[in-house]
Amino acid sequence: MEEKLASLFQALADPNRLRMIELLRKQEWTVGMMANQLGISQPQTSKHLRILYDAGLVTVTIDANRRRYALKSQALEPLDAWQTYIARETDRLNRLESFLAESQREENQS
Amino acid sequence: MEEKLASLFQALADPNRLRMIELLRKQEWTVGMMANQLGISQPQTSKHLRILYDAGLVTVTIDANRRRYALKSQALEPLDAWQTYIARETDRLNRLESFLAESQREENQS
DNA sequence: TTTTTATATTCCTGTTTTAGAATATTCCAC
DNA sequence: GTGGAATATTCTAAAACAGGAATATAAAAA
Repeated sequence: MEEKLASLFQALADPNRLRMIELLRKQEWTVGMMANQLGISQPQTSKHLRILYDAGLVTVTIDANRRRYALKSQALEPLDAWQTYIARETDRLNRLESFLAESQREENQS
Repeated sequence: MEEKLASLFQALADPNRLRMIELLRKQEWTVGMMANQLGISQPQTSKHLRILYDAGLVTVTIDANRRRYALKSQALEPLDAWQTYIARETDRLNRLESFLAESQREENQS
């Protein structure tokens, strides 16, 4: 169950791959363009893109000699849903705690 | 710059740690309680909690013999901000693409 | 058809990560 | 103080991972 989400996080747990995603945010990129832009080797770029692809984060369009990579932003949705799920209850608890601490303080004053 | 975010993702890139965070969503837990609940060893539990602690995701309260761990949900905020940042422009692009595809289709029909 | 360009894959090596086992530390109960 | 409970740390072996170099593949250009 959490395995799926963990592997999504795993795919994102690398600075080069995060930079790639930021580049892909605005437009499609070929492997060579990205390698050049990021200052890393072509094989490294291909390998990282492969990891993003396996995680379902990018799509690839074969265009003759080249591959155009594009971001699949819906792939980030589970991440958002999880974060919301976690934060909701926790924030409630934190507000409760603050409230109790405040009550305690007032009680001590009186 | 992306290093910080990458290491946050790294901390989340493990099923056991995700389960821990889900448990912490509702209440504080001691190490032993968590180990028991998750069916993993005490040392493993301590080590994973250490990783979450180093990532700033949990707080620890020393309580005599025990440590009570609690979630710091604000620590997930950078993740949310990033996701929003990435998705915003990309969705705009996707809508643009859909629009262009649609126009193309209409053009072909006429 | 030979050469060049773009990309992917494989192989190797050093590093990181994980789990288990053993050990250390600290506090509590007696 | 001795023994036991709760937790953290260290050590070790196995698996996963990142980067570099070399190679493979397929399409384009000449």
